[in-house]
Amino acid sequence: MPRPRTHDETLRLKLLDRAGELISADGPKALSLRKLAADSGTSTTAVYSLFGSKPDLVNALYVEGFRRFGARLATVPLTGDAVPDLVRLGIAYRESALADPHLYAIMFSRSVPGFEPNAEADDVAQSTLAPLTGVVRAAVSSGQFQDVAPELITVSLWGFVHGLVSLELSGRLPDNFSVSDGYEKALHANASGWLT
Amino acid sequence: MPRPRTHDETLRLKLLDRAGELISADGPKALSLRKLAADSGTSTTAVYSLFGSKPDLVNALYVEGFRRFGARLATVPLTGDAVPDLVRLGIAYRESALADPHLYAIMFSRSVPGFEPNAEADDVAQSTLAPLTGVVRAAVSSGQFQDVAPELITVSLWGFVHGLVSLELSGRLPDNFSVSDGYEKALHANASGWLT
DNA sequence: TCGCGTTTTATAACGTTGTTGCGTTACGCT
DNA sequence: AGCGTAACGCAACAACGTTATAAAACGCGA
Repeated sequence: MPRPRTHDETLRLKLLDRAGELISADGPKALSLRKLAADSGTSTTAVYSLFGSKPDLVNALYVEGFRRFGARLATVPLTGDAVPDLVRLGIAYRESALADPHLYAIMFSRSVPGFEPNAEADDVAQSTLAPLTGVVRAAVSSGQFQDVAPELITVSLWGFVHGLVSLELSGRLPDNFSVSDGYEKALHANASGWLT
Repeated sequence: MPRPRTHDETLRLKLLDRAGELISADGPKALSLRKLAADSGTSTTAVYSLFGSKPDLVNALYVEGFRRFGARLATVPLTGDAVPDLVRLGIAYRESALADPHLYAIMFSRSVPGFEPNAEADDVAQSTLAPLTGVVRAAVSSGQFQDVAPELITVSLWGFVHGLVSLELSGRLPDNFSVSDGYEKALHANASGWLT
C-alpha cells in the first residue's frame, strides 16, 4: 500500500557518482547536499535515507576509492624478485593516487570535516595492501630481506610512497622538483635498505 | 582623531593562541569565528581586521606550526655521520608532529576547508627542512651517499617520515602495530639505502 | 469506483557557519 | 564643547547540514 520508492540502489549509485564528480571538479569543499540533490534530480532527503548523513556518504566514497586502488594494485605482475616488484607496486600506487587526487585526499587527508572512516571501511583499507604485504612476507622468509617483522617493512614502504605522493599532491615539494624523475630510483633505494 | 584601536598585536596573538587551543581540543571542525571571538572577549570583526578571513587566520597557524617545527629540528645535535644524524632528525620530526597533531594536520592535511597556504607560508615550510638538506648535501659531497641529486634524497627521506607520521596520526595503521618500536630501525634502513 | 491506511518523498523550518554592511562609539583637533 | 574620523560591535545575508512536517502515491477493502 505504500508509495513506490525512488530512493533505490540506482539512485544510490548516481549520487555516489555525482558526488565524486563534484569533488573532483571543485574539491571537497564544493560537495554540498543541496547541490548534489539538485544535480541528481532529487531532494536532500535521499542522502539521508540512502546513506544516513553526509559523513556516511563520504564514507561510501572512501570505500570506493580503496576498492579502485586495490583493483589497480592487484593487476601489477610480480616476479618474485622483491626489490623490482616493490618498485612496480610503488609506481602503480602513485599512478592510482594521481588518477583521482581528490579521492586520495578523502582516503588519507581528512578533507571532509566530520568524516571518520568506520570499522568496515578500515578493513577495506587494510586489504588494499595485500599485494605489498605478500611480497614483503615472501622476501623475508626467503632471506632476501632482513629478518625483522614483515609488518615493519610493509608499513615503512607504504609510509614512504604515501608520504611522497601526499607531499606531491599537496604541492608542498620544492617548485623545481619533479617527482617522476627520481621516483623509481628513490623506490629502489628505499626497498634496498631492507636487503640482507 | 580616531577611536583607539583594540584590534592590536596583543589581540592577534591571543586569537592565534585561542584558535590553536580550540583546534587542539576538539579538532579543526570546532574552530568557529563566533566561538573564537566570544572566548577572546571580542567580536568576529577582529578576525577580519587582523587576518582578513578565516583561511588567513589558519594560514597564520600554519606558519606558526612550521616555526615551532623548525625550531625543534634546529636543536638536534649533528655529528657529521649522516645515517645516525638523519635518524635523530627523523625522531625529532615525529616528536614534533605528535606534540601537536592538530597543528600538523593543518600543515599537511588540509583539515580546514578553503585554506591554501600562500607563497610566504610555503617559504617558511621549505626553510624548516634546512637541517635535513644540510646533512644530505654534506653526505653526498663527502661521498658517504650516492652521487645523485641531493634534493631527491632529501625529499625521499622527508616523504618517508611524513608518510609514517601521517599514517600514524590518521589511525590508518594496523591496530597491533606500534610505530615507536620499529621507527628507528626503519629510519636506519631508509637512510642506509642511499649509502655508497 | 471510491476512500482509507501506510509508506515514501519533497518542502520548509531550525540552528550554525563565514562574511559584509551599517550604525554606534570613542577619541583628537579646532 | 563639538565636530570629524577612524574603528568597532551588532545584525543581516546567504549557504550549509540536519530534522520535523505535511503532501503524495500506491494497494486494498468496501
